[in-house]
Order: sequence, then structure tokens, then C-alpha cells
Amino acid sequence: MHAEKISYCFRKQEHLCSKKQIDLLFSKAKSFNSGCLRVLFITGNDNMSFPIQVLFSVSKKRFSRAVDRNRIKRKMREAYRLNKAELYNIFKEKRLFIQVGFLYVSDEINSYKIIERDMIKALGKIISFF
RNA sequence: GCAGUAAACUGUUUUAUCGCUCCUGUUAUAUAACAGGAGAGGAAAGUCCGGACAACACAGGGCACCAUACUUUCGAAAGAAAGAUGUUCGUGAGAGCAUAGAAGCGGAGAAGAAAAUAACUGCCUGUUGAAGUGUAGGAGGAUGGGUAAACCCGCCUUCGAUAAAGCUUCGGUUGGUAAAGGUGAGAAGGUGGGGUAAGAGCCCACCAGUUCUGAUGGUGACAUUAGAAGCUGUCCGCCUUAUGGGUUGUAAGAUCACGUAUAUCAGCAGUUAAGGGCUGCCCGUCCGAUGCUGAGGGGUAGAUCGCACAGAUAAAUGAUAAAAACCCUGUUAGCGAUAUCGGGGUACAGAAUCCGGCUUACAGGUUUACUGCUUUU
RNA sequence: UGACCCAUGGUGUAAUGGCAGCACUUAUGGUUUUGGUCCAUACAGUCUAGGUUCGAGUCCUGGUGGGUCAG
Repeated sequence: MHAEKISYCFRKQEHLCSKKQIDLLFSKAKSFNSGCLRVLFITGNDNMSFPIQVLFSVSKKRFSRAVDRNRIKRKMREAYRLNKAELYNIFKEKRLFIQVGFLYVSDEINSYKIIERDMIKALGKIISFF
């Protein structure tokens, strides 16, 4: 019961905040598309405080209003938070470190269900790489 | 009842599951758990104004430049409220816009004679040239009048020596004139009369405005009223006066770390020459050759502070589901109020240094005051 | 986030507040045996909504769109 509770948390340490790391991610990462999402990922080093660090991004060109951008990012974050347990367990077992970026590619504001479907697909694909 | 105007306020609520940021406390311990508390707006937006704050080593002055300009009150300032005058829109309640000064100077395409000095067409006086008309008188005529006739007066036709003055027309010239001149947004304030050679506020009456003086009301801008001055075109710019403005912006800037050698910086001595300084010019002021001492180029570019009784740094304040409330719309029942069952919608929009304004966006709802139309009494 | 700039035919670029031009492109015709070159003609425009003015591409205000600089 305790383990389940932890698995739904999404704290600050899991966010990718350092500017240097973000620049590295955008310049060197591998990428693939999954529905309305575009996924970037790179293997990290031992300095990281958490096995997986994630960032979410919506471009200003596609959605000029801050409200729309915030809403999409919240939905993406929610979808990741509820479905990350499997990925987390695998990486904990293998003692791997990874940094992932999720970019929103679609031009429309999709509903939560579509985003969740694409997120599950994307997480499955990441697991298949390792 | 319908439609509308102005001002003020509001801007969905509840439950379930999972979750975020910060603060305080406790426990283990340096990151977790638990408990408690706080966590987006009227515009957080646009970045259009003003200020705080910070840097530009350090006091300043003048000019230029820029902005503003009716009155009173409030305000640090931007600006706001209430009024004044003019103007546009609206049947109306109301709404929008503009507003310092006037001495001097300059400009106003096309059109029009001309955009204000004058000239041109035209009108008029004088003068000059040409042409015509025409005054004495004679003859004739009938359709005139005084009376019927004679006679007289008038009219018409024709002849007519001399030819000054006059009159008319045309041309030249001297002067006067702004009354008329198709235009134009705007044409010497308008109408009438007098006056004059012709004309003109040249003079007069009335009307419109301006300025000055007085009275009354108002804190005041102004309003009303009495008198005086013939003072009277429109717009724009220069200009004048008053007030304000140094420049750049939190990616300002501060600290630590990283990193390297003679660009630079600091202190002391020293020299007054170029040159320089985070708005242009002038003045002033300061720095300024070089030496000594210390720190130190092209490197590194990370972190913390700045930073908040919301507060981060790919950026928290949420996601999903259900219900309620309100609005729109359809079906069925009903004369109707309404009821039932479906469907759809619930705005604009997300703090990033902070305040005060302005502007723009906004589903719907509430209150107050008022207006127009209609109905009833 | 802060600071700043721009918008004229399909494209590039002019225009002192006074008739919106120029070049290329496109279309049509001519020249040529044909094509090209050349010549002639035509189409097509001031981002948008207000205001100032007798009259705005130009001046003022709001909006829209695009772009630049600063780590």
C-alpha cells in the first residue's frame, strides 16, 4: 500500500530543471513520435538525484495563449503521473538513469483520454529501448 | 411589458479518487512521513503612461530637444471626479472629441480675377482721338390736344450754312474703387437705408461675434445684463509663456565559483597636452603622460541573492468522474402559466521585481438612478 | 520577461498632407518560319477600426499580424 502511494507522486526532484541538462537533452537526445507527442530521451549519469527526470513542453508558436499551454501541460503531467509506475520499477531494477522530454506536437487541444493513450504508447516504446 | 442609457457589484457551487508549491511544528534524519496554515485577476493581458528600486566614479548651470496646456478639488506623478465652452452622434436618458497665448513671420495643391500685399475683368471722374446725334429755320403729312374753324402746342417725314458747349458709342491715357466677377472648406461680418462721380463700416438702424469697462451670480472656468470701441475670414506651422523631463533598465545589479596575463581597474607620486565620461551643444567639474604597489586580458559562462504574509525558473494553484444551479434549444402534454424527457453551453483569460493609472477582451447575473415606446388605471 | 522595429499590386521598392508610381511577374496582341529578345496594351495595391483635417499611404489613438535584440 505504501509503495502504491509513492508511485502516484510527482515531486520537484523528478522535474528536469537545470538549464545545462536541458540544453544537452535538446542537442543530443534520441527522439520518436507517438500520436500528438514527440519524445526526447537521453541516458544520464550517477549525479542525478532521481532515476528519471522529465520535462514537458508546449511551443508558443502553436498556442499563443498561456492558458492553453498551461492546460495541455497539466494534462500531460497528469497522464505521466498516473502511468509512470511500470517505467519507474524497471529503471530501479536495472539501475539506469534517464532524462526524458515530452513535446506537444498537435495543433489542437486534445482531450485527456487521447493524451493518456499516446502517453502509454510512448512509455512502452521507451521501455522497449532498454 | 418591451427596448435602452449611466454607475456600482459579481464572475458558478458541491462530492469522490489521485496530485502540486511554500511556511510552521513534531518524528526520524538531511531528505522523507504526519499535523496545521497560506496559494491567480478584474483585467494577472497590451506594455501605453507615471513612480518605487538599481546602475551609470562625483556636485552643478545654460541652451537645444521632448511632453503637457479651460476651471476647481484630490494625487508623489500619471491621472481621476465634478463642472465650463464649442462641436459631432442619438427621438431621449446620454456618449465621443477638442480646449494656454496672441505681438510678429511664413504657408494653403487643383479650381478661382484674387487665399488677403496688389494686379486683372468690370464700374466711375478727368483728359485726349474718332464716329454719330443734335440746337435757328423752311416744306409736307394726319391718326392728337386746346374750342367748331382760323390759330397755337405737340408728333412724324424730309431739306438744312456755321458748329462752341452738351449727349451717345468706340479706342488710348491719368486717377478712384473693392460693391459685381462661374470657383472653393474658407472671399474682407449680414440685412436695409443714407451717401457718392462710382463705391466702400464712409455714415446710420437692427442682428451676429470680438475686445474693454461696470453690475449681479459662482471658489473658479464662465453665465446673465448695461455701456463703449467699427474692432470683425478659415486652417496649419514657426513663435511666446508656464510646468515637467539626466540616461538605461531586475536579462538592472550584488556575491561566490570557474579561468588567464600586461588591455584594464584601484591607491600613491606626478604632469596640465591630445583625448575622454551612459542623451546633443556650451560652460564647469572629474579622469587623464609616466613610475611604484596591489588587483588583474581574448577566459569562464554555473550557482545564490535581488524575490515579497501567492511565488517559481521549461515555471505550482490541478486532472478525471458525477451531481446541482443558470442559460439556449427540441419532443410530448396543456388555451396558457407550466410540467416531463432529450441535446448543447457556462466568458475573457494564468502572477514572474513591486505599486498607481490608462487601454483593450469578457458568457451570464444582481442593485440603484434615468430615458423612449406601448398597455391599464 | 524587458527593450525595440516594420506592414504599399503575386514579388521587390518609391511617394513634402494635395491625381498612389517604378521594375519584375501574369494575361492579350504585334514582330519572327517557330521560340527567345524587343514593342504595345491590360489586370492587380496603401494590414484593420476610429479620429484630426477642406483633403490622410503619410499625422494621432486602439487593435491585428510579422520580425529584431538582450541569458
